[in-house]
Amino acid sequence: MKLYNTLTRDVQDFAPADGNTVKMYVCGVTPYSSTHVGHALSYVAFDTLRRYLEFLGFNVRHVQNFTDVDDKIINRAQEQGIEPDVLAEEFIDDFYRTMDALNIKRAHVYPRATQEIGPIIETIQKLIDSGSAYPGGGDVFFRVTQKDDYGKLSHRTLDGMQAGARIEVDENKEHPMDFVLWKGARAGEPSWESPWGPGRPGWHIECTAMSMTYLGETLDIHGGGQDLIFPHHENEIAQSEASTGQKPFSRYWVHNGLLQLGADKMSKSLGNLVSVEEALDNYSPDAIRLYFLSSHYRSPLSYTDEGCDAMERSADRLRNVLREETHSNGVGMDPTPFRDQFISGMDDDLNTPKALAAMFDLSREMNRQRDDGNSITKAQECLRQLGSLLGLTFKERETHLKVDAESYNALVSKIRDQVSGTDHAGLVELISNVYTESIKTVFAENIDQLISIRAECRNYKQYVLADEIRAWLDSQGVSVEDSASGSIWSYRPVS
RNA sequence: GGCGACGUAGCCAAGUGGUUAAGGCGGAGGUCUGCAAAACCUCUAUUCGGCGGUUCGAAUCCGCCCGUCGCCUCCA
Repeated sequence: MKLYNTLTRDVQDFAPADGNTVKMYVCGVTPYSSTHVGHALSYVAFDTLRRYLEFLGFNVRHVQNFTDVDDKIINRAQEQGIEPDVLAEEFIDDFYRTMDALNIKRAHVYPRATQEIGPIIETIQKLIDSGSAYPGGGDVFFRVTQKDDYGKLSHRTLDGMQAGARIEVDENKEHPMDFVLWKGARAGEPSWESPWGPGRPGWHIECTAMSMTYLGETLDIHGGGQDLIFPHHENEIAQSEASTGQKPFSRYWVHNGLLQLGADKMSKSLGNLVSVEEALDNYSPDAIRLYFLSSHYRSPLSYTDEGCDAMERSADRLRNVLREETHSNGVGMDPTPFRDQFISGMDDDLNTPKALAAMFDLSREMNRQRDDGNSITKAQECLRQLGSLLGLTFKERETHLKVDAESYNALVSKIRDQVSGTDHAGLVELISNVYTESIKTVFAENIDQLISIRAECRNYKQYVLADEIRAWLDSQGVSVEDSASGSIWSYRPVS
């Protein structure tokens, strides 16, 4: 497949260094707040990349870190009066729950900065020994001038960056762009012993130490959001290649475009975040994934409720074509041309909009073939497989019925009044089976019962009553679809 | 100020030199249905922000202009 490489700024044929195993390191989160939809976009993108590489036959080794010690965590923990590690643990749990809910495959290893202090210190020592880093005032800094290609990922030069730089002046730094590898301990902060005194790792260094520990000195793919290109990934390259002697730290750099909320970027400092939990309250995981995959992973995308609504409906379109079995023994439809289209899209730098178009084309053809009496069983299998490459489950939406019991009771009495005294024996019998007292909660069984009553109404051509039942169900968020084989209902939350 | 991305139908979004400009949502009409829904069919951009240029040929390449956004500071 072809993949865009931020380092070279072009699309290249992808192949792992050793022929089969793909070493993929994806930058994880700093766990100090709820997982938001921007995170979800990024990890859906890399999950999709991983699934596709596995489909191509590669053995993907996926490592993703937690930077579980950092100013933000420490500050937030202090505000809440709890220990930083307790806070981090809480949001790491939140992260796992969220990823699972979105059907994002778990990485093989999730190293945490605080559990890798040894390798971090070793890496820093190596950098000091080779002249790439120097201690100063309890901290240790990376010497950017030592790396003549510093800036190659973000395509900047030291001079260009200093022009508009908003960097704090630090007396201990030799060069304003030098960055901290080890932060000397301050009172009340977590710290570890080191050759330079007690302290904690700086940002960047944990990724170098952890990726090398779990994947070796050269990665095939290093991924993250575009906001990490500078300074995070630039600095990772600098320190990693300085420590290994210029071996390429990562052969491909893959970055996803950022999710925006309305007109603005969604970011922690702006505070305009939508948590994944909120999104999942209103939309199915499939709809959220489809929304992210409907635009190319490198393009920015605006998160809107309207967009999610539209994607929920398109998810329904896919679910519908998988819902019914084929009842015919006509010729089986061959899904191969659509599958080929899908794959050619995915091969082209993960062009998921193109792949999705192939899925929708396939669905339309399946519906046509089924209408013509042909079997679509094989095509349904194909659609499920293509969907699974995108992490789609095609599961029906969760049905947390929130039906008003009072209104239900009123409807039942009304039906009873209208039916009693008629000679529609079947109907009279059905309604007599309905619990006569008022109920407090409406369950799926109650809905099933109403559906049966409505079916009987239709048998007796009592369409007014049948339509009244359907209208009431609709008002409660329950959609009814009649077909030759009976009626099915589904719940869609009413807003 | 430096670096970069983008501007395609009512909305979202592929396409980046050459047959009728994908797909989704929405809308209009039709088929099916007791009526709906779902599904299917037809229609919904003679044109790709604007103006020039290169070319036999441009949404696609070049220049300028207008507009939107990102990074340069914590961020997926």
